[in-house]
Amino acid sequence: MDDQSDVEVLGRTELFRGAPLDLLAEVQRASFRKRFAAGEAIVRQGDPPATVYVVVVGRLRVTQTTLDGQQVIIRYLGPGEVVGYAALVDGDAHPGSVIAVDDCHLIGWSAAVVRDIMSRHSLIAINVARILGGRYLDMQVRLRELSTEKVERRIAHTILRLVEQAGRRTARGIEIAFPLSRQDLAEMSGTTLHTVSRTLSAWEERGIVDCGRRRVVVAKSQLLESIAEEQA
Amino acid sequence: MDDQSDVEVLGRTELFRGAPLDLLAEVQRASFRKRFAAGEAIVRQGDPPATVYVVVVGRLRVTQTTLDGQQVIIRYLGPGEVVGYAALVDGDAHPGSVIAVDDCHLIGWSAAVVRDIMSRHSLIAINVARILGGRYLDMQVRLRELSTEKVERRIAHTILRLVEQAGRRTARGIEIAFPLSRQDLAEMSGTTLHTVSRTLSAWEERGIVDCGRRRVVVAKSQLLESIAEEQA
DNA sequence: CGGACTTTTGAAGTAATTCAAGGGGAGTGG
DNA sequence: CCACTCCCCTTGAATTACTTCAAAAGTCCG
Repeated sequence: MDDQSDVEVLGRTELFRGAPLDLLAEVQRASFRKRFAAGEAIVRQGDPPATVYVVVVGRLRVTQTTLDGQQVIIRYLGPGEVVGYAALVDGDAHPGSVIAVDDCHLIGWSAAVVRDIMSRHSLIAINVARILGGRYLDMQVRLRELSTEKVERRIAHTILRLVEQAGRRTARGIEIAFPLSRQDLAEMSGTTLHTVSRTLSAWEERGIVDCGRRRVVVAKSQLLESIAEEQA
Repeated sequence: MDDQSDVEVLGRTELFRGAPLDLLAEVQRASFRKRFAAGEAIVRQGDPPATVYVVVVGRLRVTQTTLDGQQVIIRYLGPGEVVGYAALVDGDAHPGSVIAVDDCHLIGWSAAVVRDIMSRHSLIAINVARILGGRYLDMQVRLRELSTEKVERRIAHTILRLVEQAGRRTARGIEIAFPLSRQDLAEMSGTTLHTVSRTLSAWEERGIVDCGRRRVVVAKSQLLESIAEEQA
């Protein structure tokens, strides 16, 4: 809750990593805290980008919706990550929506403030470049998967990525640490919830995963990896 | 050929746009020119990124290849655009390969030089952020198309994007100004060359396009747009 | 003119979607 | 505490869009 701990938190975010203490303190003074309940929208697709956030606690889902209402999940965001990148590169509208999956705790700034800091401190601008380079790279990988792989492999890759990002050791295996429906998995893998459901059922029979309502636990990650890599 | 004209060219690239003349001159002094013939590789997937280029003349194709040899086209690059972004954000390997489609003329720097310039001039670092933000955004759109649209629409979108990027007015319509095979279109649209061929044949019958060996001319772009947008 | 790509087109096959219906958990309110 | 309702998930059957297989016809270049 106190300002000092915020400075520490900021120093560990992808946006302010490596910044000297006085800069972190300045950044902290210009910031505000904000909480969002599960299901609340932080950013709405098409809105002008006025605010930038970093995630302190919680998990967010970034989606893009088509004119006819179909959704695609662009990515999930967790602690330390930036929300609302469009404001950092003077985009004129948010390309997607951001929804809280959990109850979330964010730290925010007006876009102008962060842009001013970027132009006065190349380190921060470089951090932004690194962040966006990383996201671009992730998308290249997903695009390649979507273009070349059959659904089962794509679902496997999707789950392995989520495990990497938000896996939590439990007795039964590695659990994805936030609620995740079949529909969500479908929107990440480029398929339908029906196909995801069938695939998970088949895996469950082989003991590879252990699923429930909006819950996925990976019991045999090696087997899942081999599905993700298998040719054909 | 002379240094002065290079400075002007550099000032119009996405990387150095907005830089003051003295910086452009410094950048120019640290640069080297390089030509590549059509088909030559500028960057090979997996190589450590040691050099950054900007395109002066020509067109390049960025691809990613899977272990089993399937290719995906990530994007095309043209005049003013950056080649080898991984070197700008200290990636440890090029995520894709870059091949000259035309005969190309590039200006290059060692990665260390450009990174030094980025850290001394936040403007350049911000330009890099903007570039990568733009590419990230493009990928979001393509990912959404690939996940939600049927092939015909995807091919239409692909061609419209290419027209936007490299369209040239001709008597018969707008021509895509570089050689583009059915296979290339397939690798951009996430389908097979057979499906692309059939689709183009059908469009040719309706007078929408006029294609040849590695050549695509869009005669009725409005009709193509309506195909790209049609629901179903 | 030969030979290597590129493209076309038909036919068969299939992976995944769509359609359809029912079952089960979690939370709410009586 | 039980019943009700809303989601979310499952599973079968029918359909289809697209791929794969196969072969032949163009087209460009040396």
